[in-house]
Amino acid sequence: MIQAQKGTKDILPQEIANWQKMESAGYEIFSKANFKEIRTPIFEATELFARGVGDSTDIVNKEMYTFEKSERSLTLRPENTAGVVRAYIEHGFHRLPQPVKLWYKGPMFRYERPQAGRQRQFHQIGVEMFGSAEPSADAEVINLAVKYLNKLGLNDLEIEINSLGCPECRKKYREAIKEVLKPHLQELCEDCNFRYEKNPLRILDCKVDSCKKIFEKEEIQKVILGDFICEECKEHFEKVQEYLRALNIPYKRNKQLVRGLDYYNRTVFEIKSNNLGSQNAVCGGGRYDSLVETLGGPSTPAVGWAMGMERLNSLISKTPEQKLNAFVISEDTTAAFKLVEELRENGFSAEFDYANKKFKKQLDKAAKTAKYAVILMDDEIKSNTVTVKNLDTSQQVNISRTEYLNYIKI
RNA sequence: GCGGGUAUCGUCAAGUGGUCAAGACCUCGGAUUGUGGUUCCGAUAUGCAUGGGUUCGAAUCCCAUUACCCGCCCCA
Repeated sequence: MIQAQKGTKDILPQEIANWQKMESAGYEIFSKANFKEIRTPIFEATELFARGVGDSTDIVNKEMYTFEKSERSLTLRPENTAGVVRAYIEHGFHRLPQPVKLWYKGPMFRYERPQAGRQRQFHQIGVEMFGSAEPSADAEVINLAVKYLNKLGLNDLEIEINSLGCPECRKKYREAIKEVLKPHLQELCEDCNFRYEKNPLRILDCKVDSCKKIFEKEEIQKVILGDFICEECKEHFEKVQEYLRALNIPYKRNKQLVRGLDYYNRTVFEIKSNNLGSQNAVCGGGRYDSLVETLGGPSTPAVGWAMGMERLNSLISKTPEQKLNAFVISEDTTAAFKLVEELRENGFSAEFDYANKKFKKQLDKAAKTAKYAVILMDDEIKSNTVTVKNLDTSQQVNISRTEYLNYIKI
């Protein structure tokens, strides 16, 4: 038997309602804020992700689905910010009135060991806002994330934010960290030594106990907790927080939050839930003011986030399956077919028994699947009527073919 | 890449070396030729992830493989 591949899943009819809910809630919330949906291809040039996501990241280094076709190196998208930025540049969106506000949803691919809340093909929904460097833009996208989650009935979430500063002040921070960690290099794990050269900030994210212990040292804590960011960045960050407070969005400052993608600067944030197991982040994002330029476009500030829809799905309550409005019971297949069509054309969902089974079987099926049974047997056909039976109350009425539709209520 | 766990019908499962592999749900058929969802009867794994081995005898013991789940790493 051929099975679905490791880390992939079928989304079955009985669980599709939640997915439709996640999609329509996104459409509703983002449209109100004038964010437009964009759909970009599922594969892109490998180089887009190498340059966009960053070659110090695990995503690019070991998790990409890359293949060759006609001497081109292509990669299944591991995330969608790079793709959206590519589209923004390619279609000259920088000449549109700014800011340009976009949202997307769709499958992403990362070659990792699957576990709870993590698959190889998974889905993200996200927003990207281009062309505004204002702190109100940061607050707007965080606000949208919160409103979106609220719309799905999620209210008790932990929002963590931090500022990584701009390239200039981050440089200073990076140097300070390298300086203070230098004496401990030997004690740090292999990954940390790799990060030390490539991306020192990520060292603080290390989960290895022996590394964590080193970070607790006083002189290192002083660097971590010290205000390394410049006045401008600090002011930006203050403003973001001011707006969040004004919107009554509760948040926590987490100075060790750095995020795993290279393109972030200034504001970064994550939204977590305790009900997710060890993969507890449902949303992650931040500002990426240099990415558009890195990928060959004009210098354009931007900010955005992405949510993992599988994780989201495990947090929202199951939506019960909808019953059909009507089930037509008849021994005359042609007559049943025509009546079903009449019902459907008048806005009802309707079905009949294709196999023309016995009356009893048909009623049985009707009771299981529909709210009303519409009976059209010989007697009804002769008198040009139908019998409409409410399957919840068992009440039924024989009524003319011109009026029966009024008796069926959705 | 590293570590732990699990594999018996569509689903949930019982079974721990000795005739036919429990049971429940679902599905299908019948009791009931025009009145259901609660009743009763019946059907449904020559098969226990796959391949070897031990044994008179294996779903049960051993070995290998595969798949899935969980954790680390990383991320949404």
